[in-house]
Amino acid sequence: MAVPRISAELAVALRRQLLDWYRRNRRDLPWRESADPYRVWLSEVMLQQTTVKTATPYYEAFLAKYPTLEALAAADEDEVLATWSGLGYYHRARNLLRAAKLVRESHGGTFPKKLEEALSIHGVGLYTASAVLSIAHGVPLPVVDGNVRRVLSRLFALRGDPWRTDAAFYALGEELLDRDHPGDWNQALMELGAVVCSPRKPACPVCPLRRDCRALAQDLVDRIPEPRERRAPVDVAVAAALVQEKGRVLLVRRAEGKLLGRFWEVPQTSLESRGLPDLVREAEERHGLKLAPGALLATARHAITFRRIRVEAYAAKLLARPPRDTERVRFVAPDDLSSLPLSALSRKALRGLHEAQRPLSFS
DNA sequence: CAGCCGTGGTC
DNA sequence: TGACCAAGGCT
Repeated sequence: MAVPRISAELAVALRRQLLDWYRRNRRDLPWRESADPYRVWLSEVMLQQTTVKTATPYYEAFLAKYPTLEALAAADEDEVLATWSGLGYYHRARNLLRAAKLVRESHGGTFPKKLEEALSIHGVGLYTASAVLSIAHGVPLPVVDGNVRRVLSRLFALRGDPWRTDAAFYALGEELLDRDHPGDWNQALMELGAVVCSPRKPACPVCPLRRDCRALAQDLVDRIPEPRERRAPVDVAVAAALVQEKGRVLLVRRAEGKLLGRFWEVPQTSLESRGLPDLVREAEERHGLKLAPGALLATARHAITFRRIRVEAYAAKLLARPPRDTERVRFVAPDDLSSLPLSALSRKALRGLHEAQRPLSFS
């Protein structure tokens, strides 16, 4: 791979142009109000594979509940997961809690300032470590995320296999990094990718780097970066049972596992099921519930990684008392749903209880 | 290292 | 409307 040759003059010009642009156009995002390492860290974890728009209200709520690392370190995992519910990638929340405890015990309560130590923290990889260290501590480390890959690959018209690896981009990022303002530089690069050099229909006419952009000069902007291979989506049918008792609804707890481990959910078939035909048997096998499904109350669409799920929510009755294990089976009042780790799929299914009288379909 | 993890915004 | 995608990390 030929790392593009970047003259010192070009590097200086790029830094000045982008930083000037950033200082005039940066969005007022809540995690930019403070350089508190804990807040920066939280924001970086929340923003992993998550848009600013989606993450923002969760960041506010999480910070209100756990304003300091000490507060988080003392928290209960289910509570943390409940606060994270709906945001997805829940290993992030688990790792964050574990990491907070570790930092409190072994790092004096502050996110470590050495890259090697930062990388030893659960859920902190090269991107997150470099982002926190550069933004909160001014450590001169470049970051490479989806935005940076897109911006740099367009700026230097980078195509082909070598540029499928992050290592190549980190090497390039090292050359370009503004070592006097690494935090601003890194955020500027990402901000540009988010609001100007976007995946589709980038705003090249207003881009501060347009004069030096090779993809623009070669009319390659819409072909760079090359789209990456994706796993083919799989269609899945899930049937869910809505069982009510005195205004409360029956929930069950999922087993340990990578997917929504130990999350609460409406009794529902597995992602390997055929839907309704498997509902009674699976509810019995997985939860010891004797269900009698009734009317279809609602349908919903949901997606989990590569699975496209069609959810059918049925009113259901219990033919026998459920197991008396409140750690696995509970009736929950509507007001208490927000205090539990509950998947978005179940939240969608539960909407069927309130919207059943009207159109049966929503997404 | 390729596969996996969740979800909602976007056009 | 559904396909694409998002400030990745872990195994």
